[in-house]
Amino acid sequence: MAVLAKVRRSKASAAQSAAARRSVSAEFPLGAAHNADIAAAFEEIADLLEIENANAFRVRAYRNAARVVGGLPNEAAAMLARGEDLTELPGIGKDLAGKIAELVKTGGSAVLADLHKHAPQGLVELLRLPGLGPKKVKALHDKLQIETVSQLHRALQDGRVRDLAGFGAQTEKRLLQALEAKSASGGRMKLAVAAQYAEPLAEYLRKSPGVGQVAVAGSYRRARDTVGDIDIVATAKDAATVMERFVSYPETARVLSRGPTRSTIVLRSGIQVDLRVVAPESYGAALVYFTGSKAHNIAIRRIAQGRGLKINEYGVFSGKRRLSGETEDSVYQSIRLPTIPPELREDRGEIEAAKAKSLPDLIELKDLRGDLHAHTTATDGRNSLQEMALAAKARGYEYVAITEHSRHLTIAHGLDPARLARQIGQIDAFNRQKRGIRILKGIEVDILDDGQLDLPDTILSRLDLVVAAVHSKFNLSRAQQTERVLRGLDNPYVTILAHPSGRLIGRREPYDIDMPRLLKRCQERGCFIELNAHPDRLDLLDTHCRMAKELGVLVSINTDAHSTSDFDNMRFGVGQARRGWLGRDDVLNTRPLARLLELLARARRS
DNA sequence: ACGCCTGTGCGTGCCTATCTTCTGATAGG
Repeated sequence: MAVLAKVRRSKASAAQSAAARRSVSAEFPLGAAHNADIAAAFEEIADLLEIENANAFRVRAYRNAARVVGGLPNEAAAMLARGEDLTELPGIGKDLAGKIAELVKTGGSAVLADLHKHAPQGLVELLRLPGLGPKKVKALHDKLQIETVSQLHRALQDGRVRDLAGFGAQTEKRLLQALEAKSASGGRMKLAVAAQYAEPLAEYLRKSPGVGQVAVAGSYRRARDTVGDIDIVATAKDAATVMERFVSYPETARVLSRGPTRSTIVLRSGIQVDLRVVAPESYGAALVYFTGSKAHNIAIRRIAQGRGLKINEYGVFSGKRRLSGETEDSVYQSIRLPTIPPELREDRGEIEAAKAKSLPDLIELKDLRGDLHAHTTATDGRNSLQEMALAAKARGYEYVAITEHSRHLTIAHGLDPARLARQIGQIDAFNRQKRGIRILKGIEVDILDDGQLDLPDTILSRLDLVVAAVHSKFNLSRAQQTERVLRGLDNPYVTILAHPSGRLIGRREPYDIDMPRLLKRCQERGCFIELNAHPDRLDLLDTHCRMAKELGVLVSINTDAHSTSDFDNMRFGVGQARRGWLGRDDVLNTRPLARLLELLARARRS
């Protein structure tokens, strides 16, 4: 909790009087850099410094700062505007705070511009190639004047690279392969896509003779919204058999490396998979190690150091003596910490919370009692009202809200007041049959360009809940977009703000909007915010979940189901909610029906 | 570059496997 605690403290002291003097609006200066922009700039500076062989600690300071700023629950720009002191953040001193201010003010950085004079931007892209680190990139640049990926490609084909000191025929071959693979795949995949590849592969390995445990670890296990590569941990008395089976997986395109305990393959789809095989007594330690995150691993290893112990992927050691390692619990126990759930292992305060015995009791799939966002064949869904309701019941739910699109979304055949009135009648009729599930009457109403809702209050007033959403004009300026949605929230019938950033992972960037301000308005207004569980969206971000929790704004985890099978996406939403530190009480749709109806009614009244 | 402690300096995130090439670079969490 270190980061948040510090932010809160500074808010309470210095910033409070500043905020009182300032008008509440314009929290985020127009054109300012977002946290992600700042983090990217710091990463680039670190990369270039590393190529220039700068002081390693300086490089680390930039990387650290990138991680801290990237994980902030508030925009650094807004914090500055409120007069907060950024040097209170861990790892941010006078210098880096100045550079953040510079990035916020000018959108650029003098240090970065200066570095580009000697080391052009293309070098950073070279660094991303597997097999190329700072030393080799520098050699390519110094000796062959290579600055871009295409120049490297040409040099490789001309055979100029293999003669450099430190390079050889093997390196040449691997780099050429890496360049091909780069155009083929590249980037991170959505969590749900990773699941499609990881689970069958894990199942395949479980059939290996003599294999014990098999688990998918890495960012997949931490439930990140996207996954870079797939990491698998297995136990076996005889690792060689499992390794052999792994590299001969039918979907294997290439074997990148193969050792007695670790191998890496690339699948035909371009996805990289690492397998680590250890003895059964090391399973827990290997799982901790391979689950990460790296920052979390370093943090717990430091704690061990402080106690004169050593943690590696084989166990926790005192000298040569192994104290633990068979289970994850035993590893954490050895350093006197409760087991930290994988979704929290990002070194974003979970270690401090564990020490203070204040880890959150995270929400689980079974805690959910309903889904508050679903569609039927009346608009763009694929199943009928009754099919959707019964499918929800089959998931053990007490209630499901049917929330069709409104008329403005013509492509989805959105409802006008007359058609919505007809559906209200159908739902009432269904509910009278007492089928063991309650359908809530709702709508996913468009927030129009000017902030008005797409349907009149006369019909909205007849519903149990109103989910409001943006489906058009994604490119408004930050100020306009924020204003538009705030105006939408002013309508007294709105109960939930749906997929609040509008992003589609890998396809559409989030629209530019002041999320902290939206959350604050939800708090004042007594309404709720959605965490859309669709694997293409996963929208609310984990950092914003955490902020909602701090503000006491309940989050509704909804699948936005367009078919009965879509209800299964709930697990992805729960994963993201857990990454956002949410417990059962922080989530709206864990409430039993009667309590939920009270909350919905209160949100409308206020 | 941070951060602590001091007094303008100094120490400073963990630990291991694999490959390629020759002692270390890169990658992995």
